[in-house]
Amino acid sequence: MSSTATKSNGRGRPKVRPSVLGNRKPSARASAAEKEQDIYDAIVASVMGQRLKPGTKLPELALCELFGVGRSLVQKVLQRLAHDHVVQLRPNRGAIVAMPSPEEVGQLFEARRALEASVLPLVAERAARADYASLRRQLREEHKAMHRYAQTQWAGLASAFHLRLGELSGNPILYRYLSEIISRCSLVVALFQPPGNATCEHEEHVRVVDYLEQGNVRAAQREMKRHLIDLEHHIRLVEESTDQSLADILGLAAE
Amino acid sequence: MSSTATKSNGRGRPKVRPSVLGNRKPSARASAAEKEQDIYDAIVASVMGQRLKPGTKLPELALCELFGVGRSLVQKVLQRLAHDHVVQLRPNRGAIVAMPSPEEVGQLFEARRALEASVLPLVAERAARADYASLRRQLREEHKAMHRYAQTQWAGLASAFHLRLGELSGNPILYRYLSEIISRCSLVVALFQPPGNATCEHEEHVRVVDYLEQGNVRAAQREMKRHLIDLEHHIRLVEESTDQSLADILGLAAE
DNA sequence: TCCTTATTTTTTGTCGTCAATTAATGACTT
DNA sequence: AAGTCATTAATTGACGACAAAAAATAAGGA
Repeated sequence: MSSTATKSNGRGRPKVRPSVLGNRKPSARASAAEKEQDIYDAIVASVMGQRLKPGTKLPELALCELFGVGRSLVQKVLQRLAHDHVVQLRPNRGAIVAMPSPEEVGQLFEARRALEASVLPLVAERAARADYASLRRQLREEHKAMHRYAQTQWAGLASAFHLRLGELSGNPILYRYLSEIISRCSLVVALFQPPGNATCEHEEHVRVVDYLEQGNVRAAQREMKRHLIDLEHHIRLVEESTDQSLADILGLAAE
Repeated sequence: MSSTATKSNGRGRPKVRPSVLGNRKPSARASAAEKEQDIYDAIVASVMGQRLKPGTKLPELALCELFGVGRSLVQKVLQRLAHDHVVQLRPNRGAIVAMPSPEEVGQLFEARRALEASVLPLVAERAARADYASLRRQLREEHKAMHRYAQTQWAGLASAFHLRLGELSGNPILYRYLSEIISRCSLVVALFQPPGNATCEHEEHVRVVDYLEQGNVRAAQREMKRHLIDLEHHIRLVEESTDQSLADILGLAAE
């Protein structure tokens, strides 16, 4: 018999109360809506920062204690996360961090190519000189930042250009769809991204703006499409090169 | 003093317990998930059938009694309806049936044109002979049904063609976005549709399929775009011709 | 030794209850 | 008489509680 276990009959599921997830103080008191957003942001940030790996379970009670809120708020957040494909929600089995299959990744990038191409004509139709100037300014900032920051924080900056294009389309609906897709792509990139490699997308971005400003929409679409295909290929390479981590992932999922 | 009101001091908000909404028996016992879907479908059907007019309030308690479920289920349904833009959810003020502004309608149709155009190349790339045959069969059915049924039930059939195209694209993500947009468009059509007018879209649909099967994607896109612009114009005309109903709508919203 | 089974804990799904905000009227004031 | 204020109902927001399903292990059998 072990020394510490006092007569534990040992039948049934073992109690795992230690709650390995670090205990975070409930921070400053905030309104419920803000708390909800905080929880959402915290989970998204953890997934993006690879501290929550795909397949990890997210029990409601743990999140409740961790953030000091009731289950209704946690459920609402999980619902939203599921809608944004950050987590997967299985009936009666709870939420786990999403792990998109290679097939889904393909569909994701295909949809992204289609959407971004559809957005460009609207941009060309509506953007003014000042908008192009602001785009180019943003591209310069992005280029400078790329060398300065770690790519973890830089991940968001890379998408900013694409998001800005969606914004310039002047159509909020297409913009929201594009935001959703870009977020999911960023998540995929984050999942397969070994630290310290990031493609420089600067030149391709500049070319897209050039074509747009010249009024050559067709060329801009071609350039954008090629750029996105490049990005996908890059992900695929990384994905293949790290298939031993796939075992890790499965191991962790089984945990 | 009135005869029935026994000493009602009459101060404060009057009690309006009669619950004017007809009481529906809780029907057959179903699993919770099915009940949720039932509630969702019932509300969508009521909105589509113009029995729930824009601006109508949807109190949670009323829905609870009406369907015999707790508030959590109703809240989940309202959340979903809000996400699908069937209802509008205002903080602390409950849900009302959505009433899209003319501007939103414009953005909606613009987004739809963009999406449907993006889908066509994928369809042309992937559809096989059998798919085109099935499309044409569906078009014939649609044409026959158009003369037989009332347009209320026919509203769903009209969208079926477009949905099928989205399905044939082979991309579930684009298909879901297209479904969302088409649903919202159908809702707009339902809102502004006086009984007994429906455009015959048959010929235009056939032309799109013709072009697609010939491999002339560009022409198919042009045809589709024109078809959708026609549809939007038709809505606009109806909308203008019924602006006295706008007063009705506002009156009802103030109720 | 491996597979099946029984039991216990965990975890989710749903409901009812309480506090807080909003809406709607009558009463009061100018 | 019209506008403002106070009082009351209605309604949402959030929490905790109970029941049901799933998960995880030890015990028992082939």
